[in-house]
Amino acid sequence: MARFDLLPQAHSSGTNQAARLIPCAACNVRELSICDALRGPEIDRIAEIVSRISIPAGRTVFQEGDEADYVYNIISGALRLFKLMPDGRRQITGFLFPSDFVGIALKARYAYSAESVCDMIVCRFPRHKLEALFADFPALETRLLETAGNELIAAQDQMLLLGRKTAAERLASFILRLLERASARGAKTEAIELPMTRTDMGDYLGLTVETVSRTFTKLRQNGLIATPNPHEVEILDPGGLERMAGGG
Amino acid sequence: MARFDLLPQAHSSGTNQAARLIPCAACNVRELSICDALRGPEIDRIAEIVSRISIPAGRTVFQEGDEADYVYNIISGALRLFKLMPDGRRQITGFLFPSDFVGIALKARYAYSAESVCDMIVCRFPRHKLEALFADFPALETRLLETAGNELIAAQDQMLLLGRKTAAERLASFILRLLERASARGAKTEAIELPMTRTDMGDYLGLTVETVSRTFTKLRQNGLIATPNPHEVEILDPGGLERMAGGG
DNA sequence: CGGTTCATTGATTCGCGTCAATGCAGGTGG
DNA sequence: CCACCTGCATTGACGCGAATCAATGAACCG
Repeated sequence: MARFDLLPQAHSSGTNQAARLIPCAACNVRELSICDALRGPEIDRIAEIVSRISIPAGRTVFQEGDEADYVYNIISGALRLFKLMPDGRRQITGFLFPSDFVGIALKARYAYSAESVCDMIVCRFPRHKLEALFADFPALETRLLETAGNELIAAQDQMLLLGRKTAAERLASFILRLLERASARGAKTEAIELPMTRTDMGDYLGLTVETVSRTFTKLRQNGLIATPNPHEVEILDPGGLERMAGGG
Repeated sequence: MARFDLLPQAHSSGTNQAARLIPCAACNVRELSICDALRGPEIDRIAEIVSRISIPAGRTVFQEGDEADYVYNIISGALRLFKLMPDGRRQITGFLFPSDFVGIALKARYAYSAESVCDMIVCRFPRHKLEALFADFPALETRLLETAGNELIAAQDQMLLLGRKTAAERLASFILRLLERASARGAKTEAIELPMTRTDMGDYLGLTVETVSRTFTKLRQNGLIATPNPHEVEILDPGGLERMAGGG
């Protein structure tokens, strides 16, 4: 299992230059991210400790049990967080998209692994340096607590999904949730992008690839969605999809 | 669905007197709870805003969607948090025991309902007054963030359980988790108490009552546990139980 | 162009859910 | 004290939804 490495030096210094050229002040996800807790010149204190890093698709960013030296903010692309059982069963605990923050659980070690779903750009913060900013900027900690609360609520929704929903309800809920998040980020919402594979979706929804695939077919046959290609869904009938998602 | 009401006035004022007679300084779960973030005289600031309340078994403490005016600390007894689907399917998202804090997700409305599993005593804080203490005692907010992180990690473990584990693995994991928590609270660990019903366990583990009952029988037959009565488990073979829980 | 990964579909299996019956403990009222 | 009820736990018989096993085809790629 290849660990995540910085890009080759030439490329890496390229992205570091990019970071200087496009500082936090011009960040396209700032007002959605935790950095929004900082105002005006305060943002420079964040800028001092951050590295903007490109990560190609399919890379391990960190693994469960690693020293949690860094936390991340997603700028573009998507990340999957997951836990593995010794026999290889995998549960994806979340997909992260631009403006999402990785590492709320500020423990000594990561409680899950993280891999890039596609090419992506992240902001990386040394954890202890970010924590050191809490003293000067309590709003940052408040913001993090707020984010943690949102994550907990999402986690509870996911427990309901995994514990009590049928395959069709799970997939419908998943699509609607992605739709919400896409619209919160200001992305287009007629069609939404699914950067992850069917296997990823299955491991997120507690299903197998085959069941995910069959359920896509079912939703398509019911006229709720269209899938022009495997990584794109069009929402044809939002109301019907809501009904299919089962409420709760 | 009867809402939680304070106890009848006579009784209620009795418990308020009790709160004054047994102030926070003598609280038996303080060093385990969020209140541990406050030292010496600071604890009085908490004591000013807290009410200690008795709640009989089976009461609704709050419901999903209610205004989240209060947060709680469990002193004794047990609480179940859950979400309902319109057709009545229920997912219990957590059981809370002494020293646990309810309401980390400090949103305007509760994201889940809460009912007492058995008779219990809680400390109740007006949410906005607790938040007001953050400014004077940033350690309190840090402590809450830490607690939220722990909850998030627990939530991810539960997702793995619900998404990928078999019935036997779920029940074994559940028993071991209760054992850990009991020992963290300093409770006895040869036998652990199960204040909730089989139905509650099923709704927590994503199973039916019948499957929970059959799985208890199976663990008993394998010599891993004994159940002198339905609300008590003895751990006969912790190693075997760990193996049965499937790692991860 | 063979090799790999991914998505889809079909046939079959199986773990858990559903339905049903029994027994026990606790509470209530006659 | 006993008859009755209710809630909970357990067990058995059966069915179903999703997993497993297997095959095919498309896209991509060194």
